[in-house]
Amino acid sequence: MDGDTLPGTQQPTTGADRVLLHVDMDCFYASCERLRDPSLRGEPVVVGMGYEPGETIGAVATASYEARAFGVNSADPISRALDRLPRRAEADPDDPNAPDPDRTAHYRPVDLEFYTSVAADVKAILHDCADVVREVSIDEAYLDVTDRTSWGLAGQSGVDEGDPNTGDDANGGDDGDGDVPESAAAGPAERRTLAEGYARYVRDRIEREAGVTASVGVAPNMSTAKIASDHDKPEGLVVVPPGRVREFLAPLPTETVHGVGPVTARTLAEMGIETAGDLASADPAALEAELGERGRELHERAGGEDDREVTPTGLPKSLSRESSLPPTDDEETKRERVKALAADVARRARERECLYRTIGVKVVTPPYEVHTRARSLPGPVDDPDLVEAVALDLLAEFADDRARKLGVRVAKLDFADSDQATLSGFENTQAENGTSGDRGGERSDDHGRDDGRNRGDGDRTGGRRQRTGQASLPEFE
DNA sequence: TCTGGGGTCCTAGGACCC
DNA sequence: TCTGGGGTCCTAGGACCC
Repeated sequence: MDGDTLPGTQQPTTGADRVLLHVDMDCFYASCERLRDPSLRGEPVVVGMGYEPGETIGAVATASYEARAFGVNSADPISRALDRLPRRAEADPDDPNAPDPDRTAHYRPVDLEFYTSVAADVKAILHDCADVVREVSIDEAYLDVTDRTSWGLAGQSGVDEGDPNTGDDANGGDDGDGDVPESAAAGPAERRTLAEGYARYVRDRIEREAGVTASVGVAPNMSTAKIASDHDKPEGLVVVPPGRVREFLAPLPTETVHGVGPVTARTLAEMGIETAGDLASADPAALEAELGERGRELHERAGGEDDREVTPTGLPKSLSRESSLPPTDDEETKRERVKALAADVARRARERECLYRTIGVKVVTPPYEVHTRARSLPGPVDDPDLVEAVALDLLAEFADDRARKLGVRVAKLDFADSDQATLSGFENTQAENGTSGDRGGERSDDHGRDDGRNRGDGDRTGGRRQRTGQASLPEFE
């Protein structure tokens, strides 16, 4: 349904006429590999994480649509992907036992650095196209473009764009400098919205300037825009005007609603709720009884109600590293792995000039039981040795357990003006809070109350949180 | 489906305080 | 000695997302 604008009536309610875009890159990692190596175009491409060329371990991070046609999907083990789609390199026309080249794929390991550089090009375009951009992940973002376009119908003011009959307009309006695309073929008064034209402009700019394709959803709220972008991949453009939201959502399965995963979908199914429409018309109290507060939220989302504002991406809340290993109960092996992970997390935290107050480990035991342990410190620190020491200490509880995966995490991050001066022990460290060795007696707490509920923009409140420098923590050293 | 790595948010219970 | 209610912080686990 490319470009399928459902003409709707404007709603007077404030906020209901917002124009939000959700931009979702199409099999992004695979697209990046093709950008770098054009010979991969049109070929099945599988990008594996934890995968080394020639090996069979790891998981599928992204499969191109050609590979998906063979049943290879995200998160599949590489070994299974190889069963369905052997490596192209193994195709040998002279060997009758070799795989048919038409049933093979190109495998590549994840190269995050390269993908990040491509993503930076895309993000630059997005920021040029919108005042507020929330980057959700490397390949996904929300844009609030209410100030740049509207739900008004195109054509009435002579502003139109694209050929109504071909979803992918050939002309592309390559003047590239206006906010609103130029009229190309001002056809009959098609009932297209200006918002659609603007979304098309954003989508086409990404393809033209960054060399990778995206799907775009347009709607008056975030959750609907998100669903819309996924509705017609790849290279989709799905527009859901105000007033058409409920009817658009109604037939979709509950799992298309953001926040409904396999577990919740099953719970809902047991209640006889199969579609977003069912969910929207279900009794909110019953949903809350079954799912808690989330139940009400999902009910609203499914009904197309979502008044969340698009806010800029905030700072991270935690940093972690984890890695799988052949299941082992050898203590030294586990300790060595944890040390390496700890060093890596600490290094990343330092790179980002961020202090942390909680250090934790994760231990996954076969078959797949996840255990976490964490310890909070009296004050924020940047101390790799301490990360290692605490992580090893927390790991000790699992000394006798087999582990198939180990992780290290730091949280309660503190980016506050990171005056690294205090890290070198300058100034106000000990002296005034002479009780530095006393665990409970920390901080007279004149701040610490601020991290409350102002999500989204609350970080950075005030450059004046006086830091006491790193607390000294005798009990951990 | 036997499971990679990086995240977010929520819940529930316990400790502790007033 | 038993008993309230309200609040915060902490930890562990779970569901979910990309």
